[in-house]
Amino acid sequence: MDSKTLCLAVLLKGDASGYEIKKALESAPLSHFQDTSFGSIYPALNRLTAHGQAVCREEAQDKRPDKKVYSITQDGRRALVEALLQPPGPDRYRSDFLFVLFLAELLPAGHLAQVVDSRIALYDERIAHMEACDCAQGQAAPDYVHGFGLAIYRAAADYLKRHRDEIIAGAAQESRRVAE
Amino acid sequence: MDSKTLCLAVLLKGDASGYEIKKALESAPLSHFQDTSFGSIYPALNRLTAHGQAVCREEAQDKRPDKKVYSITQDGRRALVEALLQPPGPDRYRSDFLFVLFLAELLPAGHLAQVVDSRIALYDERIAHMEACDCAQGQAAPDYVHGFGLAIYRAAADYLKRHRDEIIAGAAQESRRVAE
DNA sequence: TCCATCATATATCGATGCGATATACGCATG
DNA sequence: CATGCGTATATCGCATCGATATATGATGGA
Repeated sequence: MDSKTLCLAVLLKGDASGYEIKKALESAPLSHFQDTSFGSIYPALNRLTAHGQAVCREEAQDKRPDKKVYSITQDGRRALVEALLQPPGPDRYRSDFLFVLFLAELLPAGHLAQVVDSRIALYDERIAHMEACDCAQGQAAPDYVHGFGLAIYRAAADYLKRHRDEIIAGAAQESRRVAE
Repeated sequence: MDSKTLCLAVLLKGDASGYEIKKALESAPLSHFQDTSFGSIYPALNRLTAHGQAVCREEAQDKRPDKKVYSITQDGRRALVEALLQPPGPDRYRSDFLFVLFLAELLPAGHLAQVVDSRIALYDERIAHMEACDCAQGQAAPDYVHGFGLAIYRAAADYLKRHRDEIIAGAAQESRRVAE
């Protein structure tokens, strides 16, 4: 989803500065499926302001840079709903890890095992974090986003664990074949 | 993974033009986890050529634009392996669908049901396509990438199907609450 | 105590990437 | 006989990513 819409979604829940929007996007269950950087947020807020979809007021702070606090406008609410009504494009799963796995035969012996094991650890860590996170407040929509994320990570971790040994053995065999 | 590395990976399996590289990236099991456009591939090939990681020869064709066929060089092979040895960053799952689900309460009644059902259909279609695809030639690395993708899509479809009714009922209830 | 690092807060820069578009021709389908 | 699709190249504008600059207070370890 584009940065403007992401910002509007955060502002809908309450006024916020660019910095606070970034934090909000990092903490929500949504953080696993959407992401932005300051390099996207600040220009997006400017565009939003220019188009009347948000307004900005500056709050002076003691010994800190001024805080620019943004609020969503009625026009912004309209734009957000309009964006939500567009048929969402397909999910996109980007994985450099799987690219490495795909070309495993090019790697020195042992390297793949280390990469696979690190990845399993990474998935497990993510899962533990999500299970610990106390996001289930009822039957609201955010809980399902959270549940979806958990289901995906568990499937990924499970698949890798079930095939770990074969993958590593297969790559070792393949490396020998290529070397000949 | 950056476009240059993606191009090198394709060129490793054989010489190819920009157009053929695009097709190769679309057809491999990898296509679900990596993706590029012409707007990335052609500049990447130019950079590759400039840095001596690929060479280009022009092939005249009858009644067609000339074909620029690229080959990987020894330097290119080195660069590819070097890229593969970098610790891969975390997977990134981008989903506009989950963003819509997250903000379900803003949608008109009935819209969410339609979006969820479309998404289930989309996942099922992808799964059917991947199951039909005759990618399993043995125990090679690409098979595991294929298997990983299938596992993820199955988990996604399964989660959505199991929670479909709750999600839709919950959103309807939430909409009423917000409307009050 | 001092130095490093982190958290708060804004913002920009260059490189990269995405999606649409332009050009050009043959072939098939309706 | 026209419309669109497949082959083939390439570029344009805009969005985005990751790093960096600037400034200050708080925290914490050597």
